[in-house]
Amino acid sequence: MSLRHALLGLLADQPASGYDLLQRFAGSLDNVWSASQTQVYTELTKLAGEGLITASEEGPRRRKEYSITPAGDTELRNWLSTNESKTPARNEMLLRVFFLGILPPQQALDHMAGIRERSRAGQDALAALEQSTDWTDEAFSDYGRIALEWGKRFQTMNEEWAQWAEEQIEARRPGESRRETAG
Amino acid sequence: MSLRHALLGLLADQPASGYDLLQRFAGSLDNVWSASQTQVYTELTKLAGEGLITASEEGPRRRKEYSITPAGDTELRNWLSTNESKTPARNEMLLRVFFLGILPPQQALDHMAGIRERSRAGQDALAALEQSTDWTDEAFSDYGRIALEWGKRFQTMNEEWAQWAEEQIEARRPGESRRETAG
DNA sequence: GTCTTCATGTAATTTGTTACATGATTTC
DNA sequence: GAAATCATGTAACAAATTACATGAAGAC
Repeated sequence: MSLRHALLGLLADQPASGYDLLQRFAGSLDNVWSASQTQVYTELTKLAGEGLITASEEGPRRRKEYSITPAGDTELRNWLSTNESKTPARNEMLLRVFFLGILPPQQALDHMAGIRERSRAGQDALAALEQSTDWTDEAFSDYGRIALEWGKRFQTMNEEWAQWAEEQIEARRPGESRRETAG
Repeated sequence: MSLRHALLGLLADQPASGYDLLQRFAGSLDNVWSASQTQVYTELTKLAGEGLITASEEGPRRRKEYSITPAGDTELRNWLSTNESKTPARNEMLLRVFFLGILPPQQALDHMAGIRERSRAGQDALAALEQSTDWTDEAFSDYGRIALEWGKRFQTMNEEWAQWAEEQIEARRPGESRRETAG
């Protein structure tokens, strides 16, 4: 049920159409909370039905602009003040690692190497995002930076952990020649 | 669709009943992939229907024991060999942080402090889990440790990041007296 | 006048949550 | 014999994904 809060949060900054909001979800927000086109439009309809946002008359291309209502603002602040919630843990990457013992050590090593490389690529992607973002006039600038910093630290942590895991697997493996040193 | 792979992974180690598997999900696996009772039983029925696992006759308390089939094993290995998937990012903690600019700085600071404290508590919980786990005879021992290490690093990263964020918010805040030094 | 972008929806299906229901066996 | 644990399910609902559908306005 956080999609609605993401929408309320964006609308708290300024009124926007479903299409506008989708750009945000397709852009930087995608790293934090992703949502599909269908989801955004249906949730906006629901929110309007509950009086948390209001829709303007249809404009040019049937465009409707939504604004947050006082009720919506209350709901948003209430959510923001909430203690962190019971989001169930579901980490597919970790789940795979958990079962990696099923594969032979070399395949497990390859798997971890893949994770390490993707973490590296993730760092590059975030660095590029940082570069391309206009931090000057954005309303979410300060906290956007803080969220971005989380992503960078997360990816760094992942890369280092994968590296460490590879060393662990190597160390535990029967002492034959390793792939990169093998003839 | 990873629940099925979690179940196949557990059954690859040894046959088990739905009830048995639920203990795993309620225990350490809950940090990696959580699942409810209803979900486990319905997914087992589906998996059996698709021939990826087989059920034994009903035992003592209507107990059924499931075993993985060759088809299920193939499916599991296939999933393990897959490049990391397109799991959409949905991080409610980060989403809240992203919108924290809506609240006055002091409330934002309190929020970050809460995250920091919960990360600390998370580290303690994982340390306790590590202590209470029997690492000697478990089939998933090596990779369970690696997964646990991820959790520890993740929580540490979170704590440090929250600390850093608090400093950022402090620094940007109008230079009045701070709460802890005030009055 | 065609292509792209803007703009919004519906329908079917899958996945996950919450609530409810039931009964057998063991332990004390 | 009462309580705890073992053991499995159904039904209703909410959230998310995938596929499909349509049409207006602007760019070239």
